[in-house]
Amino acid sequence: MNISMIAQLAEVSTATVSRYLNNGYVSEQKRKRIQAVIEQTGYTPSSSAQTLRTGRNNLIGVIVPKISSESVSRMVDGITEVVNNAGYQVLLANTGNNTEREMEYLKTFRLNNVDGVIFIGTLMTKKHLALMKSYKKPIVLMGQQESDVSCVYFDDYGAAKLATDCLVRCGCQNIVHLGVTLKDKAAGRARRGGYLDTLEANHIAFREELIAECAGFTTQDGSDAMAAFLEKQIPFDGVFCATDTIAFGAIDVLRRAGIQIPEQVKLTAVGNNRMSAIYSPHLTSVSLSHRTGGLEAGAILMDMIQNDNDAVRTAQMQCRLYERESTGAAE
Amino acid sequence: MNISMIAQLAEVSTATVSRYLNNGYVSEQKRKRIQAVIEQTGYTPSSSAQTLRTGRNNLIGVIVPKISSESVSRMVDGITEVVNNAGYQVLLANTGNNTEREMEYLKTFRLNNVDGVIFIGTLMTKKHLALMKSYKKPIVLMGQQESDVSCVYFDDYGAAKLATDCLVRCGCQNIVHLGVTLKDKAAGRARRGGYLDTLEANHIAFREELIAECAGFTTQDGSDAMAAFLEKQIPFDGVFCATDTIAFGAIDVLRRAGIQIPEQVKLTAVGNNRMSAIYSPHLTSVSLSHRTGGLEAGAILMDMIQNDNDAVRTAQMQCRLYERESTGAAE
DNA sequence: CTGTTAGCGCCTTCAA
DNA sequence: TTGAAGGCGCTAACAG
Repeated sequence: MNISMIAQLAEVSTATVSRYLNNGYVSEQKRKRIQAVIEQTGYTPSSSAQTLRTGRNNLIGVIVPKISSESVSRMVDGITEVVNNAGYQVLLANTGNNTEREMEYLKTFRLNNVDGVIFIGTLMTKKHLALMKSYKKPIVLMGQQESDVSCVYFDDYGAAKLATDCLVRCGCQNIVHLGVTLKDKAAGRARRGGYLDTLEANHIAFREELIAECAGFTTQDGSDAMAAFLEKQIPFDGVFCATDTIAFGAIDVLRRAGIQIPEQVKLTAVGNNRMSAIYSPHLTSVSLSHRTGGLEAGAILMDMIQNDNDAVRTAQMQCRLYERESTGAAE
Repeated sequence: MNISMIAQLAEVSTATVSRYLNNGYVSEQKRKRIQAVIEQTGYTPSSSAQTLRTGRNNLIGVIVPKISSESVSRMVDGITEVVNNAGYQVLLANTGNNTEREMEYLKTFRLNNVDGVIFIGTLMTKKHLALMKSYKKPIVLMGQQESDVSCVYFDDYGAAKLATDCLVRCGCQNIVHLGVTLKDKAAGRARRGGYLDTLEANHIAFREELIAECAGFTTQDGSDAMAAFLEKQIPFDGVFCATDTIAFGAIDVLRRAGIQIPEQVKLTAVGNNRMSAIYSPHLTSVSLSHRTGGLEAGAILMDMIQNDNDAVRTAQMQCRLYERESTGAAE
């Protein structure tokens, strides 16, 4: 079932059918005939032929480190919404946090199919940047901030400030930071920066020994880091965790150690996962607006594609503090 | 940069280049020449042209109700792993729990692009089934069990039995069931069936008033249902929740009502989310093996596609009970 | 407003 | 083992 069959049945030329399908520069009479035939036959134009002919695929590639992460899946949720509404489909590449695979997909997508790419980044290497900058198709980076590339990023620094400041306001003076690798500029470096600057702004001396680096982003990593810190027997009255997930692990360890939250130790984090509002204790956390970021990234990419707009654009999402039980807030 | 440029540069015909790219029925000498040219130019064949010509896309469609759900994103994680390893890409359709959109994507995918489809189902209507059975491309249904369609489903009934039985073993006699709509045959009907049959097997009389139906699958729905039940002032000593997410909502309400878990009320659920093992109390839950299900569905689909195997195949995933604090287990 | 026509890039017989 | 040639289904000039 192809366009010439339709043309034959409707007794018009293929060009007219094509016009019907696209511009719509067709007389009312023939329009009706074509419409009837298409409905009867259930014809759909072959997208591969369309692509071959026009060079457009109505396809965008989305590269993610791990689709089963809550923040990532929320971003993808936002992306799909915008992009589908614009008539585009999403090609999903799940790299499993493997940097080489990221590069691979970036290349696979490049000359190949897609009209544009959204890349949800974690650790950005020089190779990544070089590849992105030399990209021929529109590309939007999410979650990391880099120059010369359109990006939608989250206010990691501001979020960390809010979370740390909340602890300070609650009277904490010895605030532990459970962070992640500084190679991750967003979740690692920027959040640590917010922590440090807030201490300084409040005239609290920074103490190296209060910083613990988690091996990764899982609850287990949070538990391990918290447990290791407890062994050092350093007194503390507050914990600022780089992510909610890490916080859940840390809380579990504190609970088992018989340390009361928020009575003895107060705790904040960044992410505002679904669980935060119902975890016990309800977790004070800063929302980064992941889904909104996905909407924004999708919108920027659509603009780049549909309007041939190759200007570099950036958008920073707003963050918001939700104070809950873990800092003694009445909800 | 296309195949004829390569052919020209390598001083062979396009047919030879094509053979090089596919079968490989090429003399050593020319093979080397072609290889050199391709490496220099960084040429990649146009997948749309290939598709147009061969009818193959190396693309599979995955239709999901909500990508940001933990169980769904885990299944997708499994699917992408298998399918990518087989050289296929995943086209993701996120329907936002909208049945009409599901049908729409099913149709969009049908004649169009993809070589096969994996459909993660919730509420299956007759229309869905009719469409799936008349599908021309290989299709695998996940999460629901239907005849005449290949499906990978979870042992919802067995999981509910394990979870309910665990409560009975712990001495519960008045077990509340926080369930979901029976229209969902898996999470609704099958889990309720497991609950009922376990009561019967243990000679515990079924009481209608102990069943509460949640409006949906969110923690809020769990909270609401639990709160509504508490208002009825019916004594109870156990709660079996259809999902972990619902359980988290329920626990939150119980906690606020000053009801101790597991001392006064014991609680189990199905799903074994990441959070279950660290929620407070650690939640006794049954794992359904979502990610493994994704691997399995991907493998079945690949077999159907690559070997033209159109036999209907089904696979049931195994479930496993994890006993934790919420039923008083020592971990 | 409509039809004719020439490819988009590739694969695959067919003949050599 | 190779090359010539036709066509997959569609769109976009171009001419009417």
